[in-house]
Amino acid sequence: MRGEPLDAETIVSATEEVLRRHGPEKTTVLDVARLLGVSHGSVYRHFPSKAALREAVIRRWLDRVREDLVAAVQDAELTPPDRLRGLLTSMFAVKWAKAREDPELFATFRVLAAEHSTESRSHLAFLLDQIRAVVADGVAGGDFEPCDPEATARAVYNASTRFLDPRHAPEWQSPEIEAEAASVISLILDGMRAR
Amino acid sequence: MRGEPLDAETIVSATEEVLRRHGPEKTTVLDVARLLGVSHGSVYRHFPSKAALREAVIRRWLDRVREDLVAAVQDAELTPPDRLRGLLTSMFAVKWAKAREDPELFATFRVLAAEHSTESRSHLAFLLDQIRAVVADGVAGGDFEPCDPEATARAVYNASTRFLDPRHAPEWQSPEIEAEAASVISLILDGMRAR
DNA sequence: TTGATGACAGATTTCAATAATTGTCATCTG
DNA sequence: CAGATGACAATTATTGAAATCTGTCATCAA
Repeated sequence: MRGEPLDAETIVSATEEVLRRHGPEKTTVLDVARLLGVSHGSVYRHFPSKAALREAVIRRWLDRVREDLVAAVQDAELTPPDRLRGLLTSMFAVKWAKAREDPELFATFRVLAAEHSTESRSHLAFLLDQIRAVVADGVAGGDFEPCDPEATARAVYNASTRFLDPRHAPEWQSPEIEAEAASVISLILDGMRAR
Repeated sequence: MRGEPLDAETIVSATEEVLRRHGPEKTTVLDVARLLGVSHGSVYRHFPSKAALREAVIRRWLDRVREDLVAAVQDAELTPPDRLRGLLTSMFAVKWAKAREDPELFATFRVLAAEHSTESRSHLAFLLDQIRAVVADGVAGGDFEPCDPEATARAVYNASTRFLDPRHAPEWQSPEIEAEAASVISLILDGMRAR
C-alpha cells in the first residue's frame, strides 16, 4: 500500500515520534500505524506485541545514550583518577543533557525503561563496566588503593545514584547540581587514591 | 457529643489509622470524623484544610523517625570516623526497618512527604546537621582531612542517596543492600580520613 | 462562650455504559 | 508467495451522570 518497504526500524522511529507527541500513556499501535499510513496489522508483522515494540524503542534510546557517552569520554593519556573523574562527569552530563533538552520525552523514556527491566539492567551493566575498567587500570598502575574493581565500581555507581538515576531527574534542574556532583566525585576519588 | 475532648493529637492519630487502612488516595476527612464518632465539621475546627491535616501527620511521622535515629545512635566514646560510620548505618537501618515492616504504610508516608516539601526539607536539614556535627568534630580533632563540614556533609548525604531516599525503597528489599551500603560508607570514610 | 453540628455549594470521585485498542487470522493483492 | 489488510473477540480506556467529598457557616447545645 506504500512506496517504501515497511521495516522494523521505520516502525520504531514512528513510535518514537508518537511517544514524543502523545506521551507513553496515550500512544497506541493504531496511532503508529496511522502515522505510517498502514494498517495496525502490518505493525504486528514486525513486532509480536505492543510491549515488544516499546522495548525496541527503549533499546534504541539506550543504545544512543551509550553512543553519546562513548563520544564524550576522551580516552586521552590521562591518569586513571582523572579518567574516572572524566567518565563520571560525562555520565552525568549526558543524562542531564537528555533530561533538560526535553523533560517530557525523558519522562517518557523513563516509563519505558521501568517497563523493560532487562534493557535497564544491561544498560547498568555497561555503565558499571566502564567504571570497572578505569578502576582496574588505576589499581594495576598503583594510582588507586588495591581493591576488587568489580565491587568498587558498584560502590562508585551507588554513590552516584542521585546524579544518574532518572528518578532524581527533577533535582537535575537545580543550578547547584553540578557543584554537588563535583563534590561527590572528589569524595569518591579521595577514597580510592593510593596512600 | 463525646466524653473526651477532641484535640488535634487525637485527630492526627485517627488520620494515621485511616491512612493505614485505606491508603493515601482513599482517606477522606469524613472517614476520619467517622472513626472518631464526630462530624467532619469538628475536624475542620482543628485543621484548616485536609492538606494541613495530612501535613500534621507527616510531621509527626518524621518526628518519630528522628527519635528512632537519635535512639539508635550510641554516642559512645568512639572516634569521629567510627561515629560517622555508625550514624550512617543507623540512618539506613531506621529507614529500611520502617520500609520493611509495613511497605504499604511506608509508601503512604512517602506520598505525604512528597506533598509537603517543607516538612521534607526540614527533615533533610536535620539529617545533614547530624552528619555535619560529626564531620566538624573529626576535622577539629585531626581525624578527617580539613574541609568545609557543611559542604562535606552534603556530599556524604548525596553519596548515600540510594540508601536514604524513599524512592529507592524497592531496592532496600534486596539482601545485597547491606553490603552495598557498607561498601559506599567505606568509600566515603576513606575519602575523608586524614592522610 | 466554647465547641459541635449538619445543610449546603462547588469540586472531585465513582461506576456502568460506551468506545477504542490489542492481538489474531482468514482473506486479498501484486 | 510475501506482505498487507480489516473483521473480529477479548481487553482496556473514556465518558458523563450520580454519588461523595471538601470546606463554609448559620445554628444549636452545654
